[in-house]
Amino acid sequence: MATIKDIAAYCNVAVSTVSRALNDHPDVSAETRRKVLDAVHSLHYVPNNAARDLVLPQSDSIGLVVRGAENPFFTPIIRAVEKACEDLGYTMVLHQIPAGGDEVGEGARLVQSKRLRGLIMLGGRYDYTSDDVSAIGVPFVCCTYTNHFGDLDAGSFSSVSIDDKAEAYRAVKQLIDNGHTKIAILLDSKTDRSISERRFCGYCEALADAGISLDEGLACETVEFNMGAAFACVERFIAERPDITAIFSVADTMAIAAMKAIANAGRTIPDDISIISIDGIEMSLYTVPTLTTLVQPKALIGEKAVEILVDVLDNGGKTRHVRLETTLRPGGTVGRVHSVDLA
Amino acid sequence: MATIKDIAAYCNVAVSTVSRALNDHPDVSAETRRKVLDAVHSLHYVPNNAARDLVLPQSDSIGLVVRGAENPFFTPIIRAVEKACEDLGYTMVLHQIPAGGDEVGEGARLVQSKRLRGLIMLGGRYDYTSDDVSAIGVPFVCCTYTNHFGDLDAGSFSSVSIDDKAEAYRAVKQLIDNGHTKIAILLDSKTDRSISERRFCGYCEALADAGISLDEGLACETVEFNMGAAFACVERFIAERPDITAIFSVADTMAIAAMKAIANAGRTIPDDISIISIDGIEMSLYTVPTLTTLVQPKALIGEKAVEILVDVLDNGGKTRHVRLETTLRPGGTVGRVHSVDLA
DNA sequence: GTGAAAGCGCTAACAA
DNA sequence: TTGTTAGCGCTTTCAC
Repeated sequence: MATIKDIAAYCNVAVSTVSRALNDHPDVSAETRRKVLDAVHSLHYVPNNAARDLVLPQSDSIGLVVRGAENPFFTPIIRAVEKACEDLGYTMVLHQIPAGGDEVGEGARLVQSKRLRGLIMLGGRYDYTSDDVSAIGVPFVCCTYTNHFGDLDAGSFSSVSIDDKAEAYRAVKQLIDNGHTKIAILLDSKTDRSISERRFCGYCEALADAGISLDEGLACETVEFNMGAAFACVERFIAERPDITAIFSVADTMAIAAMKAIANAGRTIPDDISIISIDGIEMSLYTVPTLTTLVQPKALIGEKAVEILVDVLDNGGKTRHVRLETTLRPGGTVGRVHSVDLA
Repeated sequence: MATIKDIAAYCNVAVSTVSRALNDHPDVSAETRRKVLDAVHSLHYVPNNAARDLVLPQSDSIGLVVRGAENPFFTPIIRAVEKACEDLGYTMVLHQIPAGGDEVGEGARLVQSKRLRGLIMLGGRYDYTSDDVSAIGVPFVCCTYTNHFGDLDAGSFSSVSIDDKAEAYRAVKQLIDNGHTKIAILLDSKTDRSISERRFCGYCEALADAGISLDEGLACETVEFNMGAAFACVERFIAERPDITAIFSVADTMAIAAMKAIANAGRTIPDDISIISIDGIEMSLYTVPTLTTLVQPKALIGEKAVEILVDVLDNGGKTRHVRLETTLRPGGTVGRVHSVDLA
């Protein structure tokens, strides 16, 4: 395995010259640089990261902990983060953990063992305490979530996400504007101190503003945040509550599972039941009918997270909390409510 | 940040003693070991991986290069690989590259820069030459594909995959058994020297065995292996070839896009057009109707890949080529052909 | 059972 | 512009 020593010998220069040539230092003659680069090529030299990390005061690695990586919503964000890291000269270290996992603990471990300079967490909890995050020890960004239910000082971390409550409000408003009043909400749990609770809040407010009184029985709680649970819940739910005319789902994956349950029950979308959700995953373009959803700017979310982190790291920039907006993508799953009985 | 030097000083022992204690060497007194472990705790010492990797002849890392990571088919395999690595005392280093990327080149680079002991490639090409892979330099496993179109010596690498041709045959046979004769195939390219070409082969053989003559115009080639391309192709295709009664898709993702195109065209599944594919991604359970597909044992594929690699690495085991079988999951997308004209 | 010392590959002073 | 050299933190001979 070739090292810079081999390159140096091959070119009859010193290792430091090779190092400089390789790291784009200005004080290297064009000819020397060319010689070195040639040697790199013909000797199949690849830098040893371990050695570089060892000597450098700090690594150039950023950790990305993904909680619940089976959610296809995260895939484009992960790719955007990897690309943004690369563009800014950083290396992304990815770690996937289960949906209910301890992203903070795992993140802290990762930071230490891999000497990470910063951490991005995707899909985490909304209720960190200062104690929780004290172990992390490097700047971090909460990606797709905030600390609404926690007690973190805003200056101690960054976040990039949509405004959960406002966007949920907007989604439900779409249904209301189409005449719906019996609107169910499909979520993990109304009181998960996290994404679902936050969006439930927007749901409630939209109903209240429209003068529709809240019916607690209209919350279809899946407990687990996955398609299987959503399917089973909705299947049961629509049998129990045949009066609903619309569903707001907090995620596309769950909405798609719901659509299946609705179809199985012999009901039609959107004629019998309308459905709207938030996310805009690729698959939601291919449901029949196309899912009406509030599309999150996934690539932008990933890019922003890296941008903020790198700014904090490289320029001592201030932590920031960025709220991005979704784009309503009209599909075919929301229709006007049918007047059931005009007697 | 504490180093073993700090620990050594704190305990009044040499760094070598600390190293031994930390690495469970036998020749350390129980008392010294305890002292060291205590110091580790109170000084919050965490080993520096870079330094360890640098000095050790080999790391305990296995690389996983995923080509086309946006395909949800890979997600469960990636998770299985990560888990299997962890269980066997290895660390997985993941690297995602675009669908058309150079997995061998990237893999080789990864091996060197991260000092990987072995490599698993997911979703690669089927036509490696010995020259291509010579740069890798460590044992590797082709995961979900083989070297059918290449010239690699079977003993020089391992592979875990399904039998593409046989499974494609089986899928098409399902359609034939239901009376279909005008069967289209949805694929990347008939001659991609890779997965599509291999499955196209099984398609042809199934038709031939059933006495159905091959109609080259029945191949719907998407060029790109993604949902958008599949949708556009099928949309065009079914307008041009209204005579087809069934489609065999080489992947679930493309099948789902096809279903959308068919629905848009006002045709019904399976009454007008039947569809079957290979993969069994989670989403295929939630299409309407449920996609009939040959489910690949995704977790097993990932586990096997790691198992073989670690056996080669740790026990000098022989390279192996494992062919796993799919499971037919009957859905609602395959029906008996309708007699169009019995005149 | 323990210590001293060499060296893994690399970068960054410091010299020239 | 280039070379010499010290060390980053760790493991591992080789002595004792």
